[in-house]
Amino acid sequence: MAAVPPFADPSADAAAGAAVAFSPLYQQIKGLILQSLQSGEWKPGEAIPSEMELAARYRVSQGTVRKAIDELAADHLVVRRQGKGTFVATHAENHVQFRFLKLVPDTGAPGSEGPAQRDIIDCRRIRASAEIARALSLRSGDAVLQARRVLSYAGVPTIVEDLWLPATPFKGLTAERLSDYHGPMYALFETEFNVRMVRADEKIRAVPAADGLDSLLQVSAGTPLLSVERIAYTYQDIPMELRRGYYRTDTHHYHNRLS
Amino acid sequence: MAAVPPFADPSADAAAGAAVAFSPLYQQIKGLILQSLQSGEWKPGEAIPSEMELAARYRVSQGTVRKAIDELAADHLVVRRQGKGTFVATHAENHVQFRFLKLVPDTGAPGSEGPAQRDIIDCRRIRASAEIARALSLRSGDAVLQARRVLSYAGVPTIVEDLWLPATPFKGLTAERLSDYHGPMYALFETEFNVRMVRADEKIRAVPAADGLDSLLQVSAGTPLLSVERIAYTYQDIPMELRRGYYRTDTHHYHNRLS
DNA sequence: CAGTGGTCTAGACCACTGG
DNA sequence: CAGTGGTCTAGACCACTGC
Repeated sequence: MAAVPPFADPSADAAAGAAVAFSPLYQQIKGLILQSLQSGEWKPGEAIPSEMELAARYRVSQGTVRKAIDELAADHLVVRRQGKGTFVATHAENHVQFRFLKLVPDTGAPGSEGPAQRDIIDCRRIRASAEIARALSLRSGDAVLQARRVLSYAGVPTIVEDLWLPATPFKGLTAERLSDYHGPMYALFETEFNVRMVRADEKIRAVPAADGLDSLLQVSAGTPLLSVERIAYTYQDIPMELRRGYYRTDTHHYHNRLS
Repeated sequence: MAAVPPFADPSADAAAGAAVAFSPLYQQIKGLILQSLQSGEWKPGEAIPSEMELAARYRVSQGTVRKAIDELAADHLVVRRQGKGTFVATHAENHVQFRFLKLVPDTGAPGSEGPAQRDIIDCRRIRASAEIARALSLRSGDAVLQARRVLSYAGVPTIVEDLWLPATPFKGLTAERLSDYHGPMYALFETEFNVRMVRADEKIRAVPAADGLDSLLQVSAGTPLLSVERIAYTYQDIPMELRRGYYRTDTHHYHNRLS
């Protein structure tokens, strides 16, 4: 790998007098490491090369690599462990799950009820509606996988989730695969389909229980439920999942920290 | 200010064989800067001394001060502006408000509807119930200020908020002061009472509109509303506000980013 | 132009992990 | 013990702001 000049290529400057985008070296190194992460050169859970090795590879100082990795760690794309190395982040870790599941019991710590019981109700291949296509950056009519599942805590059905995935990257996903896998769904996506969810946006509303939701969640029709619509993104802000969750909030609540 | 040794005082080690807590120099510097922020040596909106000045004051290198300030900036306690200096963060800035108000219109950018209309319904001094006392780390019966307000967007009442504040630090707060002030409430707290909110925890539930909420929000009784219970903290994780909000989510939603 | 924060480097040393 | 990440320093230079 050749050395990267600390300044962006001025030839990219189109209009006369336009400001040349200044890109620090460590940002460029971050981009290069990001590429290797996306390409799968290093897989989730594995160690990436040491700071010294990367510094040699990119012909920069260790401090510059360090700052690049600092940012990747802040983005949760990578995890540092002193004395051991730097590892590609994975959803197959207990504490990571609660970054994406914010419903916690009113009493007791998150996850204190033990693992949820997961029941896959349905999983089928359909054609994307205009709305779903828009959310997933597809075209109407493109094939998508649709699934529904129920999460129960201590035997009480608490969450119903419908989710839609683009069919191409998730080719081969079935209700059986989902049911047989014990662990976070996003961990399965990593190992089986090489899709790593990096961030997500959620829109939260209060809605009355309708349709079949009341019976699935064992509440009376019209009971207020938390509606949580999520779009999850993989690298480069590519949307890879649309999820609509309905949460009972009589014994649980959605916890959020503002800072 | 004397130089701080890079290691914690071993005499603090009580039990034989107990691990001595290791505290990096930059963390200690961060703590010292934090003290100055709390004490009001530098006020919200003002510049703190330059990195070089702080390095001289604490007898450490600029790089160490830099790392300390980096963390303070990441915590949003301080804002860096290249070429100008480092400034104490304040809630009297537009983009900061949306860190603490996550209800956004379904269409259009956050705040695109213009500023909300704020109506103070009530503000009185009461004695803390056991529940409120617990949330604010007070004792039952301690004096607290209770207020209720309605926020309307485009003339539509959308949020009802009840809030409780410890009476001592907020001595002198009245409905008039709240009504007359145009700007974020937390900005008023900063300038008038020297209380700066640093972070908050929110518990979100779906509840039916009850009591007087239905009429205040102009919805029919039983309509699902988002219940948002917030405890806001000032420096050192001291709780300074309990707030219960009820949000209409027919044209707005609570937005959250998971990363 | 001086002063600020931002980047990059090189080197020394410390803390932690595992063989 | 060697190898990893973590801290600290000193110095050079760059980018941005305002006078």
